[in-house]
This record gives sequence, C-alpha cells and structure tokens, in this order.
Amino acid sequence: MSTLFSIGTLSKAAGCKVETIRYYEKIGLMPEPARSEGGQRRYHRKHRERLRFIRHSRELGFTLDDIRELLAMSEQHGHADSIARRHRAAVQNRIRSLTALRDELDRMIEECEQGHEGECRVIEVLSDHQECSGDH
Amino acid sequence: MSTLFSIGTLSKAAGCKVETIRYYEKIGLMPEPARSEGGQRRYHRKHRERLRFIRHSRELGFTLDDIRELLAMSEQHGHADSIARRHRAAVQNRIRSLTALRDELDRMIEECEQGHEGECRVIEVLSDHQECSGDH
DNA sequence: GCTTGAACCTGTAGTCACTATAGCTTTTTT
DNA sequence: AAAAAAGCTATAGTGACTACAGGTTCAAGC
Repeated sequence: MSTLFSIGTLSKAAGCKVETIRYYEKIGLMPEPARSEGGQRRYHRKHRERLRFIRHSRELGFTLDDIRELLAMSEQHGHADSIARRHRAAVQNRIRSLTALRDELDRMIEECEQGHEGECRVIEVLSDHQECSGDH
Repeated sequence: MSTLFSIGTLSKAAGCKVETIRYYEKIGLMPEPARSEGGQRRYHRKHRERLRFIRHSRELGFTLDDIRELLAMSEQHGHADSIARRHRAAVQNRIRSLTALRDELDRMIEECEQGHEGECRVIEVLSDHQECSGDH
C-alpha cells in the first residue's frame, strides 16, 4: 500500500545524484520528506515530479533561482514564459557566435591544407574574431 | 613610444574585470607581466590578444582547461591544424545541442501561447518532457 | 610641488551548483 | 545472523570567478 521510496530510488527516477537531492533539500528547493523509523528519507510521487522538473530545467540552462521563481509562479498561475523567452534569446546568441567561430575554424583548416609553411595562428584568429563579429 | 598599458586598460580592451585578469595570472593562464617602478602591472599587445582569446573561448563555453590546452599546443609549431580540427568538432557538438535546446524552448513558448487564457503551461511541459521524449 | 582621488596592490572569503569524503547507522540480502 | 549495500550528517573541495579589506601608487588639477 505504501508508495514511499528511498532517496536512492528517487535519484534514479530523476537521473541525478543522491547528494544533489540532499543539497536541494538544504537550500529549500525540495521539501523535507517524511522519515523512516531509523531516520532515512522517504519520498512519494510528488517529490519525484518536482525533482524531475528541477532537473530538466537545469539541463535547459535555467539557474536554481530561475527555477525557484518558476515553481513559485506555477503556484499562482502567473506567466512563466517570460523566463523561457529570455533564456531562448541567450541561447540564440550563443548559437550565432559559435556558428561564426566554426566558419572561422573552417577557414583556418583550409588555409592549413594549402600548405602554408608555418603555423596557423590560432590565437590571432580567435582573438580577432571578437572584433569582426563583435556582438558580445 | 611606450605601448604599455595598465590592468584597467587591458580589462576594458578585453571586456572583463580586473580581478579576472589577476585570477588568470594566478592560475598560470596569463603570463606575469612587467611591473612599473611602484609594482603595478604593465601589459602590451600580446597580452591583450591572449586575453581576448581566452575570454572569447570562455563565452563560447570552453573550460579553462580546454583553453590551456589550446594555447599550449598552439605554441608548438605545426600541430595547429589538428587543434583547429578538434576544436571545430567540439564547436559543432555544442551548436547541435544548443539548437536542440532552442527548439525545445520554442515549443514550450508556443504551447504557452496556446493556453490563451493567461494559462501558461511551462511547468507541465518541463516536467512531462523527460517522460515522453526522454533522450537525456 | 602638493594634494586629492582614482586606480592599483595583496590576500582572503564568498558565490553557485554541485561533488566527494569521512565516519557512522540503518536497511536489505544472503 | 552476518555481510553488504544504502543511508545519515557534517565538512571540505571544485571551477570560474567576484567582492572585500586595508594598504600603496599614479595622474591631474591647483
């Protein structure tokens, strides 16, 4: 009848380490669960859902403070999509500059293949990059 | 005639904090510069280039250890193109996962908009995701 | 030439989001 | 019942900075 499970089981269900769960509890992101006779943590479905939400959000790059805010908003039906939008913009910027860098590297590699005697000047090219595309 | 400049000038030229430069020096990522009579750091162009390279690479998500390796290998002549190639592969990977992330955020935002009565489902989307698409 | 005040110095401590370790107790399995 | 696995707390360490305290040096204005 009991649907309770241990911290190890929860950690597997959410794909994170046991220590991380205890850490989330310590900083108040996860609620304090029930305890067994001997003092071990006992969780149920709600904990698992919450933890999965936290972990997935972390994977998407939200900070713990973002997540705290998201969780708070979800409790009062505010609109949480502004955070997602903000995050999306940051991701897009990063993609843009990585793409520029990749193209730059392609150019370098090609130059190397043409047998330019000597080195490719990785540092110069990469440090110049900021000046020519400069969107930081 | 002197092309030397202070740590504050360097920090502005590279877009980072003064403390960060001293930190890089401490961990051996930036070389110890010359000093003024009174003991203040005096840099020149080469330092600026190197620091810009480091900062730009950091912005793109490379670790200081990655950067250390890149810098070290770029100093041994001849191997530069293999570094570039390896680096390119890493950049491509990062682009791939960021693109996936962006698409997912788009999906989230869109689903948010569909719940037009101010009802945002970001939270549901985030906690459900792992179960339905689960590729982490 | 003197006096401000901004910029610099060293060293240490704090931040975020964990992760690892030590030394113990509880639970599960054999 | 014994052994192994998993749990407990508390503390320290990680990476990549960032902030602070308390002092020194430098450039500019008078």
